[in-house]
Amino acid sequence: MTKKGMGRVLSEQGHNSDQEMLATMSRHGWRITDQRRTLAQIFTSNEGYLSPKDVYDQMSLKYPSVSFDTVYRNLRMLSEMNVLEQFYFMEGGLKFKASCLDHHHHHLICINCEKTLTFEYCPMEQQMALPGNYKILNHRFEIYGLCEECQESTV
Amino acid sequence: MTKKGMGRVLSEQGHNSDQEMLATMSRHGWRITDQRRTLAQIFTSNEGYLSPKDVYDQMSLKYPSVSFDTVYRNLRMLSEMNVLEQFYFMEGGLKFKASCLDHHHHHLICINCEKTLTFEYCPMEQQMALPGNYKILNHRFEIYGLCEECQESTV
DNA sequence: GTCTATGCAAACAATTTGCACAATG
DNA sequence: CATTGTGCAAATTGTTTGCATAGAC
Repeated sequence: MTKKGMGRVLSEQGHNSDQEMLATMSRHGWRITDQRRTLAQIFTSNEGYLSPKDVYDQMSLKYPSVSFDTVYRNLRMLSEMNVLEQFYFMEGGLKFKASCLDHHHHHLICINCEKTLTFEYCPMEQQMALPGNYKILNHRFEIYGLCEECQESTV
Repeated sequence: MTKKGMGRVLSEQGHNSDQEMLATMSRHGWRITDQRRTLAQIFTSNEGYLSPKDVYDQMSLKYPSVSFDTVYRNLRMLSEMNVLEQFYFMEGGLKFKASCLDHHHHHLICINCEKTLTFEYCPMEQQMALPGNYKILNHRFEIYGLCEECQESTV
């Protein structure tokens, strides 16, 4: 029933596989088109964040006549059903990556190639004195750095 | 000379006062115009984030013929010299607030009115096991919630 | 066959740029 | 008075919408 099926194994970091993505689309009543199949592959085979333009470029390789609005439409749709997560880079604008649905965690992001690793530590588990009487709803914790490859190549 | 005279005191949370903002502009070689004076006041008298439109609206009150591009130019300029800090809200787009230059801290942000409180706890002080061999450069930790007033008014 | 997805063109929003005039230092 | 700031209009970029046709179920 659920996407977990019987003996299903999550890909290494708990990302959706492209099959899972397609299943999710289907479950939400969206049709599985060739473009969407390709879109799913693009995101499952990519560890980092992709801009709409990046996605468009990759799509164009297989579908030379693909249009920007289709890319935008699908990116928005996939974000709405939590298959993708959005992130706004101050320098690079809005980007997308496959979201990790199975557990709470935070990200270590390479500011050069944008490859993203997850880690389990969450600061909200600490007892910390917060000012004011806010009703806490959400939080965001990200660490930025240079991954091993980018450290070497940036010398 | 400065508005606080000799025994100058930083405003409660270490924000720049508008005088300090103007001094910074001056120090960077920018001229002090009436609009910029007003702009400084707008940001020092506001705890939350302001969109370019918000700023434009407030500026229009005093300078009915102010133009959007001047607002943008000045916002960009002030961000570049670290007088303002930018923040991209997923829902509301790019916004600005007076930056706190004197010490490291993080923010508790009301998602309704965007009033922002600072707190001292920093998760990077913890020993945490991070994956990969990233060279850590930066981090971001924000907590979102509803401030007391907004909890009441949102019932 | 019905209904959704796509591509095209056009609309729209946010931000930036070029230029002549106004204002600051 | 020399130079920077401003307002106006237009350009640019990123994203969304309307509509006819192609494609999925």
